[in-house]
Amino acid sequence: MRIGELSEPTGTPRRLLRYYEEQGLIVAQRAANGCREYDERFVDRVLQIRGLLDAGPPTRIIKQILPCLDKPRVIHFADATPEMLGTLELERDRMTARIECLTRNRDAVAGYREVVRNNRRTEDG
Amino acid sequence: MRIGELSEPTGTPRRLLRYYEEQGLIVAQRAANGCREYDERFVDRVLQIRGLLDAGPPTRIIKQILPCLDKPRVIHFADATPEMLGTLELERDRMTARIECLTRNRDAVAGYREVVRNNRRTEDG
DNA sequence: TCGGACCATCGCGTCGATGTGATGGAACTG
DNA sequence: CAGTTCCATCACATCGACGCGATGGTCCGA
Repeated sequence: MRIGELSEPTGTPRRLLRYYEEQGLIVAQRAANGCREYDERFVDRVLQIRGLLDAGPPTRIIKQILPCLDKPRVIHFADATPEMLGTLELERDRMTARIECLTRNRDAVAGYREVVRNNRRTEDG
Repeated sequence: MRIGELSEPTGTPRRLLRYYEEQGLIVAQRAANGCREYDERFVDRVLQIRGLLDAGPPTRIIKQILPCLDKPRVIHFADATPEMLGTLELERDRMTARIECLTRNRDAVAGYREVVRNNRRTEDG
C-alpha cells in the first residue's frame, strides 16, 4: 500500500505518517519511483503509535519501546544492557503510574456522571 | 502557603502554578500584598493535574472534570445538562481507551524486559 | 498530449505546555 | 539603610505534535 492507503484506514494524515518516519517510529520501503510502500502490518503499528502518543509518551520513548511490541516476540540482543533494562523498567513504571492516575480519575468521572444522571431522572425529569 | 511552598512539595515550577491558574484549573486566594495564598488541599490538586496532563487530557478537559473529583462529592446542578452528561461520557470513554492502550503496551514492555533479563542471566552471566 | 490524482520534499505556521529572563514591589534582617 | 529573598506581572523563547501550502515529479486515462 502507498501512503494514502495507509492514511485512510488509520485516520492519520499523510503529513503525520512522514513525521513518524522522520522520528524513526516506522520505516517504509521505497518503490522505484520514490513512493513509500507499506504492508498491512503498518495499520496496527500506526494505530498503536497514535494511541500511545495520545496517552503520554513522546515519540522518543515510543521509538524505544516499539521493538518490545512485536509478535511473535523478537529479542534484540543489543537490548541486554543494564541501561536498556533500566530504561524499560522506568518506562514500565511511568506507564503504570499513568494507568493508575487515569483509572482513579475515570472512575471518579464515571461515578459523578451516574449521580448527576440519577438526580436528573428523579428530580424534575 | 505561598507559591514557593506549594511549588516545593509538588515539584512544580512556580511558572506552571501560575499557568494552571490562568487556565482556570486552580483558584488561589490573594493576601493583602498580592501574594497567592494556598491551603494544603492544593498539593493533591496540583499533583492530580500534573498526573492527568502527563497522561493525555489537555488543560481544557481537565478543567471540566476536576469538579467531579472532589471528596466529599459535591454535585454542581448546572452539570445536569445533556451536554455535560455527554461530555462526561466522552471523556470517560477516552480515558478508558488510554488505559487499555497503556495497559497493553506496558504489559508488553514488562514481558519483553523479563525475557531479556532472563536471557542475560542464563546466557553469559 | 493534457489534465487530474497521487506522490515527493521543504519550509513556515500553529497550539499547548513549558523555560527563562527582565523589571519591580513587599518583607525580613544585618 | 542596604541586601537578600520572596513575590508579582509580562514578554519572549523553546519544544513536540501537527496543519498547510508551494513546488515539482510520476502515472494513468480521456
